[in-house]
Amino acid sequence: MIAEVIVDVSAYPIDRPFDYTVPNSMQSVVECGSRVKVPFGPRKVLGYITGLKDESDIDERKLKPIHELIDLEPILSEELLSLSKWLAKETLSYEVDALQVMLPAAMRAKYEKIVTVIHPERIDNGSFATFIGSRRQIPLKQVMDSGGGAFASLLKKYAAEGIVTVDTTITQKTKVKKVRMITIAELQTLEEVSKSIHANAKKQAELIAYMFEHAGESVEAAKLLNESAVQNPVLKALIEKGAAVETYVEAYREPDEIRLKDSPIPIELTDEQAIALRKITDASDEESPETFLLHGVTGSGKTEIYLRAIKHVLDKGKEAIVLVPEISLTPQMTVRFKERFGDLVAVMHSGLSAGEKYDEWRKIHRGEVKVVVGARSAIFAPFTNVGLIVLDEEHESTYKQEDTPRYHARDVAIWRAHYAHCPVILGSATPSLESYARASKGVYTLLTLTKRAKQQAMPTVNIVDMREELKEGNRSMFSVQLAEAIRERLEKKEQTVLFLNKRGFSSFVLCRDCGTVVQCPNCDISLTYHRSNEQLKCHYCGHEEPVPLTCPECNSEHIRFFGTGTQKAEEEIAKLFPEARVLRMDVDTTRQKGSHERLLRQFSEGQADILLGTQMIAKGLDFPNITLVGVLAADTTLHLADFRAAEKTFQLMTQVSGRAGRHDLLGEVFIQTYTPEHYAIYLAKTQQYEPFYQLEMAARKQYGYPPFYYITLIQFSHEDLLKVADYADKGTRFLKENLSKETFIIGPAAAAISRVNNRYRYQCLIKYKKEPKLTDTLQQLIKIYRTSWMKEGLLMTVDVDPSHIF
DNA sequence: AGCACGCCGACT
DNA sequence: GTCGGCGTGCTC
Repeated sequence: MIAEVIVDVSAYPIDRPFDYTVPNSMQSVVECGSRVKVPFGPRKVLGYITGLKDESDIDERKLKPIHELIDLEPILSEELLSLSKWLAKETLSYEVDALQVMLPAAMRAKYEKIVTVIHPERIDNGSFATFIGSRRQIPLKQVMDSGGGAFASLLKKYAAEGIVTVDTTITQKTKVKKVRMITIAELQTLEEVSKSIHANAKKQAELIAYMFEHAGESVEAAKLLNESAVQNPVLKALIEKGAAVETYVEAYREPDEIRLKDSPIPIELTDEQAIALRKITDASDEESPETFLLHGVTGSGKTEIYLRAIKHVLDKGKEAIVLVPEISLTPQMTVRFKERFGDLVAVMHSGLSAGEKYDEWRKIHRGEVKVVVGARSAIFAPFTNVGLIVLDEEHESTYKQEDTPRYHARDVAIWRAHYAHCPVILGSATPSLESYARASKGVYTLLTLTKRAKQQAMPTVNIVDMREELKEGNRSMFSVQLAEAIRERLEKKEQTVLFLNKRGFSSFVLCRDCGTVVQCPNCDISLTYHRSNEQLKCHYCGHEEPVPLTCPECNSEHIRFFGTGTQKAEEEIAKLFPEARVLRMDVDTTRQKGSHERLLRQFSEGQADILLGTQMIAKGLDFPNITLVGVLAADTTLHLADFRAAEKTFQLMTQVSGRAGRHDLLGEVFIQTYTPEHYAIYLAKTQQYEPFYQLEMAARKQYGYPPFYYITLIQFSHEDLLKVADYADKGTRFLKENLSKETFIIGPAAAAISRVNNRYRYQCLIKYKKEPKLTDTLQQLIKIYRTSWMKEGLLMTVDVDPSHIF
């Protein structure tokens, strides 16, 4: 028997299956989708079996046997194997990368070099012999790091003489957690052991006394040691004497339990909800792979529809996958799922450790859970009988992975739905233009919820023209109206959320004498001032430097900070409302694990009056006492050099506004802007999606962007400006020569931020309606890149359907 | 990618 | 003379 194996080597000529013979001992157990250890050239690597056959095209004598079978049960199903093939083709990535992205990081191979001492007696006395001592296996790294480098040459000599060997071991990154269990013997045995205990062994006597009380029971070792108050060696001694038996059993790491709180009992569905649910369950019953776009305003009860649709498929013995943008931000969401489905739910999010993720994955793989709620990668959940897939907040760009394989979870969801013959629900209050356009064309089925489920009124949205404020002489970042509204909430003990899409203190530092703006030495971008540690930071490469006292160009002392970030806003609030308690939430205050949850909990418990934050507070907040939302500068996202800028702004405004007055209290929203006439801003006032959609579609049509054209972005970067321009030009010319006349090829042009981390960046954009030669041409371009340009220090990336283009 | 093989300069 | 630099080529 011959196995086709994809090996764990990401390199151009290796990106295809290699044939191996299957040793007799493995014949009955090998299966597609299992991992194996195989010899590959002079070393051993991890591989994935993707096919089994009787004959190979390669000369049988050249074939090597599989060295070891790692999984007795396949870890990838037929479905996931064929999905990986499709994924690699669609995203133009290596097949191994497509396979590995489906598995928890813990299951990837860890290669470690180990020095094995074969003839310790032949090692000369000296520091090396002392270092080795009685050890026979030492990690190579340890040998190299010790002895001040002198061991390296010795090692080489001994290896040449065959006294030691250096081999690479392959282990999984994280192991299955094992818990040590102690099974205590029966009374009779204990009696006997008890007699043999020496009178001096007081601790052993104590332990045996404890054991008498628990004869025949199985206890966790940690618990036993704790309760009997003895040390491990004492236990060891008694085990030796036969008073107990120790075993290791597999266990799961339990992530911190989410505190369940009382939630309203599921209420009656509104008519709209009932109709939408009915259409979904019908599709499920007909096993139709229909994609639904569930368009519902904030608070219209989309989650309740998900829950009931999931219940429907669970009752039929099927499974459900629920994707949410970034789960740590929406503990309320997970709580609802746990309440409804209890232990049948696995949760996968970035807050879990590698081991915890691995455990959740195993629960799914073994069929112990039926629902998975998770971020993007949960779309690869190893279920075998998927009955429903939900993408909540469908428009979120986090569903697109930013590195290889650059897949979009929505596309994978639709692929799996076709494979499993089950429906997909894309839910959003502000659908992406692509999805809404597909729904309008009938590709997706549109389900609309126009009313809020609990009949709350929508918040009043006020647009504040900051140009007028400036004319009136108000140079602060708070308009008179917003300041007044904040003061009112402080008096009424209600909470305020302030949104500012810029972290740090000020966006740039400018010399008023010569006009110099302090730039990052590695990137083509101005540095941001962070007051907390008096540093200038680059938000692209992480460069930090102290704040200059004088202008670095002309030595003038007239340097000033311009623009406003969250840190400065925090200070201004303190000045304006000294009595207010403020919580700031941005990348800088939430870097620590769990700080997200902590800050949100503090706010929900009323420990602060104002929550000030960036992007990250736009989602998921749902606290009854928030009655005011202020957007300090709505324009920041609007002027990005990206065709989705208006869409992003509208979505953000709508989302942020939705934070106000979700419960009994009436909400009020203030959006401060310098461009109140822009449709993305003024339409956010009435929160009407349809008119926005129409205007934005007209703009997309005019400029030839999605959903009218598909786009693919090719980015080039190199340390040398001339070289990158040259390669970008070559690449673009290649595309022009090979793609059809109807396809537009824009560029090459310098990227919006033309240098990051000392690398110059160029890009080229392909726009097309129909381009049968696209995949082929891109494959060829990638081949040229990987076989020649890459060696010259060029980095090239191809992103089909990019989420942004700067 | 990683590793071996192979062919030329600076040291004991 | 050997040690070691990294160019070239292969991996079932």
